[in-house]
Amino acid sequence: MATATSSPYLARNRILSTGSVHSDRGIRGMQPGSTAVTSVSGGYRGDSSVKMVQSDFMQGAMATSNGGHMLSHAHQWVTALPHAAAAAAAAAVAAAEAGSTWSPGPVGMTGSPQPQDVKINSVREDLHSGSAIHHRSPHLGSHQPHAGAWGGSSAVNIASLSEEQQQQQSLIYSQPGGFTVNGMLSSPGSQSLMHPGMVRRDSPDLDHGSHHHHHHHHHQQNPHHQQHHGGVGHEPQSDEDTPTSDDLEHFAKQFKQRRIKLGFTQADVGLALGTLYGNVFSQTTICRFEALQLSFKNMCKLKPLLNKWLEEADSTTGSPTSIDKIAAQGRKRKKRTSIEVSVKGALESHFLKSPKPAAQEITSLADSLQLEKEVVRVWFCNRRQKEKRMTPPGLPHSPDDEYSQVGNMSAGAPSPSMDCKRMFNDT
DNA sequence: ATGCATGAGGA
DNA sequence: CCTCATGCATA
Repeated sequence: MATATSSPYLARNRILSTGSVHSDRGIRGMQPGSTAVTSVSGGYRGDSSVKMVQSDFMQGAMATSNGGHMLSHAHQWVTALPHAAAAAAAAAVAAAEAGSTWSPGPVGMTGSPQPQDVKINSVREDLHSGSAIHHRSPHLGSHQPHAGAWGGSSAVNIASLSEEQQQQQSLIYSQPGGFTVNGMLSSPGSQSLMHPGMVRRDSPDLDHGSHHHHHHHHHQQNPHHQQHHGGVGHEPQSDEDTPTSDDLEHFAKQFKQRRIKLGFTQADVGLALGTLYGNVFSQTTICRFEALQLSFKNMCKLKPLLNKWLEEADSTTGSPTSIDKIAAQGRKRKKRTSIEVSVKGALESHFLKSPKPAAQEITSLADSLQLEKEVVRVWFCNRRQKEKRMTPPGLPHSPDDEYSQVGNMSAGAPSPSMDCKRMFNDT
């Protein structure tokens, strides 16, 4: 077989790239080697079933020296349901629209409710299920320098971090008007909600104030516009100006606690934000927000939204407002490639040497590691991104891990070993 | 909670 | 091609 590697990226991603697509290798579609496997997805939530699960059983043996690259024709794309979120999305959107909806800003939607890329009411059922939700408007702003990473407190930071920002999103979510329903609660299987009685907003105190959060090996970078008020030690800004990293950290903590107390999952919040303000977010994002694993700018953008939700949520002491669940993702997505640990190590090493390898460098690296070039490229992108997050790689999840490395790490190993401690569990 | 991925937007 | 915001799929 070895059918000419049906390179997935040719679809649209690579059409204008170097002409040397994957054809030069022929058998490059998926490497049977033990370097990486692309696990077959289990399918979707529960309503889809149109996935193309092929019998991927390679990588079992024939690690090397086999030559027999079998069934490499297996497309690594899971074709998901074409369209199904139509009604659901429409409902959610309709709600937002009815409530007040964010004003599209620049465009003068004088009757035609179809701003730039938002998909109000007229569901674009072709695809772009989730990505179409956010509406970013070009131009604008032009501040936010954000020089590099947030906390260079740890080791892995040897490169030149003098990037610049680009991209600016205008947070034009308008006020919720009179839409006071918090869309969430009582999801068929979600939390059985046990309203903790009432958590009045009169007691915003949770754990700070008495002892304040742990130390912080902090990272206070944001060199620009770190405008702080006249120095009077009173509570930080409401949500008008740019918060400091401390504010964000604090807020994130409180947010998480409140959320949990109220009995909501991260996913619930994400959905609620969509219903309330028109911006849906996934559990991932909420999680990352709470863990401060987003860029400073991104944190700032989300804070006001989450803050509003919080107010809404705890003021609604008992108002079962169920909503429809927006689900369904219809998108052909590449199956997640699992990179082997050893290979990850190799990638890490290279990253330390050159965080931004050139195209060719990537190519050769990919070749030696037996990975697709695209995979390697993306790996580096993600790696760089990770480097820029707020929470430094070795945040003290537990009070006893700062000196757990008794071995030798003179080799300069970054030891990104960070195990996650699940203090809470929501789902 | 995270790893790999998609895409918009900017050079 | 990169950065950045986000998220599906997973461990």
